[in-house]
Amino acid sequence: MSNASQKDATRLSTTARSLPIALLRVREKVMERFRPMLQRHGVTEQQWRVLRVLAETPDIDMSALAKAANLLPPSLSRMTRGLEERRLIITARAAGDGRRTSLRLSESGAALITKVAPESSAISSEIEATVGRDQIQNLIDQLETVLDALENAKA
Amino acid sequence: MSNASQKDATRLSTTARSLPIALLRVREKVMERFRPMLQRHGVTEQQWRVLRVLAETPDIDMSALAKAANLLPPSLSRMTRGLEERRLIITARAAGDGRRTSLRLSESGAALITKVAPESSAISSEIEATVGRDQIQNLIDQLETVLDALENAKA
DNA sequence: TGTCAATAATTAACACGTTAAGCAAAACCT
DNA sequence: AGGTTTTGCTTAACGTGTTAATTATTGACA
Repeated sequence: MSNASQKDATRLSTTARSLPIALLRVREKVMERFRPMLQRHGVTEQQWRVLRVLAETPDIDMSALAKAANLLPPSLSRMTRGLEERRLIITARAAGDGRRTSLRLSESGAALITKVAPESSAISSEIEATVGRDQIQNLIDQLETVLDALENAKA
Repeated sequence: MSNASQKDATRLSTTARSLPIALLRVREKVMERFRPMLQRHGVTEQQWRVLRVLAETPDIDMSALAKAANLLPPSLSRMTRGLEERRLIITARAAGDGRRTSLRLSESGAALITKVAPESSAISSEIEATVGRDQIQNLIDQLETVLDALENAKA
């Protein structure tokens, strides 16, 4: 009965709507725990995703970065302008292809990662402790299964 | 091996990050299927959520509506201005409390619901057929479990 | 009853989400 | 090589997400 108080606002006919809403709510509750920390460090959730990808994959181009960080190219274009002005990243035309932009972390960008990453991990651990490690692994597994099913559906 | 091609972009250290990202990706894949239909009818995903809540709960106020539709009050404030200009909803000061705004569907708002709801259901059914009804129910159950765990954590 | 605190909603400011359109470099082709 | 198509990225326009500040009304209570 832990969720009895939610039921009033939650009851909306079809399962159609339930899955998107359920995903939205859980995501929000999870991100709620990360946001204050990211804000203290002056980065948004999306900027943090981009920086993390760059930490693991230097000299990636815009398209691949957008895909890896789950952002649309226009959002990434706007964002990288700001990140470069703040000297957190460095951009350059790609070697063999004049259309591509190659991105990497600056030293201060890398320093930011070093500062924030442990705090991020700590929050994740808290969440695992709260929800249960198995619950979460299980949920992630199912999410991946559903994702695969949706991606391989066109056939 | 259905997701082998994703692995490159997906491998980013901790599970910390995995849950938010997994939720984001699934939600995006799901919404991808609804968006073109909603766009044909001239409403955004969020507007559709609001209209649906109003269809089920007339004379609800802003705060309760925001909660039920999972929007923040400022987003809802902006949105209702537009929806009222388009004559899809009607707003009025609440009876006993001059601070509250009471909202309800107009007749054309209700007509829109009648037109769109079946198409929405059809898409949901397609998704169920693609992914498997049990998979989806199972996933929703787990999402609710995790949500409860996160909500009852403060104690 | 008049002041003060709490609540409901809005506005403001900035960043991202989404679609469509535009531009420059590359690949394709014959 | 010259013309076309494709690709990578950007810009534009509009709507939403998020936090902080503001306004109006209500509630508390000395």
